[in-house]
Amino acid sequence: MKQFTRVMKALSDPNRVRVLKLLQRENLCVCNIQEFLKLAQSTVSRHMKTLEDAGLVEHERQGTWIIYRLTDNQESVYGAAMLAHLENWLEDDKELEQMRLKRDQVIENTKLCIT
Amino acid sequence: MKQFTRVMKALSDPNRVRVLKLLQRENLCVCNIQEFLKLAQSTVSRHMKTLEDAGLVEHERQGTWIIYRLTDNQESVYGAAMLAHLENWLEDDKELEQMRLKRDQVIENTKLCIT
DNA sequence: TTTATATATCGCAATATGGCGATATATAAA
DNA sequence: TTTATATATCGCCATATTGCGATATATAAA
Repeated sequence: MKQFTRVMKALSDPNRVRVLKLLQRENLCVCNIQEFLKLAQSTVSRHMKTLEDAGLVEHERQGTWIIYRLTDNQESVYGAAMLAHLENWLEDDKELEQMRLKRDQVIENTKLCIT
Repeated sequence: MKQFTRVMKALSDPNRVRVLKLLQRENLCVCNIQEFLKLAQSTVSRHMKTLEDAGLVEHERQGTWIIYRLTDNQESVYGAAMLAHLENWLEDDKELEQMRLKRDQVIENTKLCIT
């Protein structure tokens, strides 16, 4: 039960869902996520911890960067199912489209940590 | 997005999940749900509103009782998917088992509003 | 070692959430 | 109409959440 509600709670915040939708396309460092979402760094860091505690993302250090990615081999059936759904869900969301435009701008300026 | 996060938030509380798991077996009035969950009536009523706003349950009046049931024809793809998952998920949960025992007792005493 | 950059953590403020009891409302029965 | 029962809503309190800036920590470069 706790494991299930933890995943649901992680998915109940729009900014965290935006992070997951971003990570569908590419693995990202905190600073880029911060830039796309226009949130304070500390706020993003906390959201990432919530997502990681729910088993939805995992991280890896690359120098000074912490690269986050969607968890591949889920230990949680709930997380796995929800990530699978999110591949299709919200694909035509207007808000997310805006965020992707921002992402494309950053990529043009080659300010992406991981290319 | 809002529709999605509303469903996720509704599912992020253990008591609300318990209600949904109960409703899998039979439609129930508020007073019985209150009895199974051991919560104040006002608390149950608010949880039911949250679930209904998320499109997960719907209600029907039968005399003085309000009978709640899982929504059949979901207008929301998210709600439909989650209710489908919940048919299988948490089936072996210990906490839920306790709640079902309580339910069985009530049924023995024929205190169930809807039989 | 010092400096710079990236990230995590802490403390605070505003708001949301979930519990309750009291009360309002609606229906059915007397 | 009065009474009883079921449910919804309101107000309150304790706690959780989410935002931020400030600060601690970790790595890389100078």
